[in-house]
Amino acid sequence: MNIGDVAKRTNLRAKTIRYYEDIGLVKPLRDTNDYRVFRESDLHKLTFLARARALGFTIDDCRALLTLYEDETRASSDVKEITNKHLEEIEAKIVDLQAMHATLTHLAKECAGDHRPNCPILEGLSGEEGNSSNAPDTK
Amino acid sequence: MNIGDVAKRTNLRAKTIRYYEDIGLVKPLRDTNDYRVFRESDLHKLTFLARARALGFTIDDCRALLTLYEDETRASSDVKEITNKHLEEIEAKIVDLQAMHATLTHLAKECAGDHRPNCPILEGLSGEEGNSSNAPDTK
DNA sequence: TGCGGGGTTCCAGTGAGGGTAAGGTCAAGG
DNA sequence: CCTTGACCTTACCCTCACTGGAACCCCGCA
Repeated sequence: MNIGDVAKRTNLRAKTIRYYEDIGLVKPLRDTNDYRVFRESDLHKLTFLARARALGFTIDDCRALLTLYEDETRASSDVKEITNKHLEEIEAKIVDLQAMHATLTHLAKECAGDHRPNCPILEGLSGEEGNSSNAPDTK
Repeated sequence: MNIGDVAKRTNLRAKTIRYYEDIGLVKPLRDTNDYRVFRESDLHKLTFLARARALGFTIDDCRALLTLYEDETRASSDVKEITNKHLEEIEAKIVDLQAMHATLTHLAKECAGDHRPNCPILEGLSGEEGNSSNAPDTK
């Protein structure tokens, strides 16, 4: 199978597949005209990679998972460890994003969003506390 | 003020501050010995940038926000628009991450995580449906 | 023979900096 | 006067996971 067909079947782009070959994740054969020739096993690997990437695993994780996938004597604990570490990172990211979201929502709620220049969002970003309308004068 | 002091005060690294100068976000003066000299106004800008970046705004957004910050005749609606767009992106990311989290949690829950090779996580990644223990035989 | 639609390699760029090298500058201490 | 150590400077490549483009080759079909 040529790279275009593989791309369609795996929902990866040809460019991405070439990149995966570059970094050693797949090793397709070559035809006499230098075209890459993908076997069923290559297709399986690429499908695996596409799913793992879609679940947010890094390429390094994918490489490790692929190795485990091909190792009949693997311990499932190794797979689970990678997965749990990844889950923790996902959780940390969600927490970060939720904190940003809360702060920004709060600031945006205070902002009139009209033609006037007064803007609590900018005040918040510049480090001012409270808002200018009801904070005690600093005089 | 020299770059080291600014770094301490803004919690940005010197390297980051130099980068911000490179891309035109701040324009510190230069001393006779070529050292950067930061004014109070530069410090304000960098503080603003640090906060905006911490809230996840892209550098491009930061540039726009900084321009609005310095424009006394700005409309707060412009600030709010940028903020709301950013909020939407944050929400989308959270949704994505939560979906990954749900899938991975489900797979990890099924995985024994012991010395045995059987692994529902790898099966899920390879595209197999259900699990091998209670799915109907494919024979 | 020409054309369209594959394929190939190689080079550069993305975002937002990080790492490191090689060197200039400055204040304090011996 | 000289050295030491902390600070500053520029300049270059590295990150991650690709993406885009240029320039070229190959294959089937009218």
